[in-house]
Amino acid sequence: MKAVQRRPVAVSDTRDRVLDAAERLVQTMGFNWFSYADIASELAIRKASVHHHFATKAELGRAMIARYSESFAAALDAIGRARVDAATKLTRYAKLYETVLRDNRLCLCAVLAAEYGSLPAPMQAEIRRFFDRNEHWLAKVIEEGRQAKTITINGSPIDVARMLLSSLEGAMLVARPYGDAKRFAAAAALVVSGLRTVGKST
Amino acid sequence: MKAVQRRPVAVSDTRDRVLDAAERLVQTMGFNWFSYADIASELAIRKASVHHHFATKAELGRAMIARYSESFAAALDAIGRARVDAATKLTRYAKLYETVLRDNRLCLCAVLAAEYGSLPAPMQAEIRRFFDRNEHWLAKVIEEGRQAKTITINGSPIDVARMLLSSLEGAMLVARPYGDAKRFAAAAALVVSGLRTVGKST
DNA sequence: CACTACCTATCTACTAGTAGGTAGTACGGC
DNA sequence: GCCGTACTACCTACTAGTAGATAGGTAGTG
Repeated sequence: MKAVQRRPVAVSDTRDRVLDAAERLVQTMGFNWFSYADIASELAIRKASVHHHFATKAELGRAMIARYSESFAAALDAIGRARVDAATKLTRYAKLYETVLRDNRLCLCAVLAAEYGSLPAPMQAEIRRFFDRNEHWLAKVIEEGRQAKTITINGSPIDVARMLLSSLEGAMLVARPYGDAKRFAAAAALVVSGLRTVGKST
Repeated sequence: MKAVQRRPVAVSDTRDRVLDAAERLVQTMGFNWFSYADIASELAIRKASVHHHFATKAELGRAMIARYSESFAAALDAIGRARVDAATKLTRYAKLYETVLRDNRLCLCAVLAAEYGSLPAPMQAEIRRFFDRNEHWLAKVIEEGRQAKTITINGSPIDVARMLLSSLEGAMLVARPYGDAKRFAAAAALVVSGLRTVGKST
């Protein structure tokens, strides 16, 4: 897949730690709030070292979303392969969000969608890609549940997928100011339970 | 209501125009992106004149949310007094959001909830107040519909109100990167139609 | 005279980004 | 085994520009 040009002279985990710090800062404060100095001081390195790994803030932002999107896709893949019914998969999907919120963070792409107009085009494209992948995965699970008759929908799978994704993103957004993950859990349960075929509902 | 202390020596609409500009900038770019210079240049005045009306950015932010919250409450009051059934009131409520989105803006408090951790305490308090008022109004309308049997809910009115509010906020958030108000309308219709008593659904 | 509205000029702190340097390491040639 | 080359990682020191905020002034008005 990727040709090794020369060889890796040294392996540093600093690059990943920069992305970790940036991710946490965006999820809690927003992309336009933090600076290279914040990341540098958190990692006890110099600003120039952060620039060594990510020349510009735009490139740091793009790489951060790409990594987040990949790791999220891996989690979706794991849920997708589990031998449980579609409604349970959706509940586990919601649980993925709840875990993030419990750390007082929001979905990375929810924060970035709020600041969307201020972001460089490459970051905007990565954000749409994240939402597209989630909608596609959700639509597949919903269609699977519709065929197994464990899920009853009132519209096309893609429309229901979009409704579900945006409802969960919104539930995180509104729950955080109250520092109360139960708020999210209650809203998520209401939305997911609305899809369960009557007679099988919790 | 408000005691006139001395008298208004001169009446300027600059203060309101500053709030208009700030509101638009937050809704499209976020609170941490814009500066006093952006507002000054947009109004063709000087930065110091903006500081004359709002000494600090924190105070500007607080006043901006308070005004937004008041004008939103007035709109809710108008919908609440209309002689239409509860489900129609909820549809009109969703329409309120759709109008904002069509201008490529987000709900002011949705953007600020995304940047929540970076905001001064007085702004944080105003944001929670906005959500509280919306939830309270929605719960009242939902309870009204439940009693008239035009709405069927699967939980307490306040939980359904929270679900509805956060679903609509999320639907705006996710729709904007696609510049497509139809995405919002479809998600909103799905959520609202899920509350209509079966047999009366659209 | 007190007040509002707005101005010029300036401050300090911080922003993203750059120039150019040092230390350490993997590898090919000898 | 040792040495030069190329590379990564990180550093100090700096730039130009912008952030929010302040001091102190002018013009107009009741």
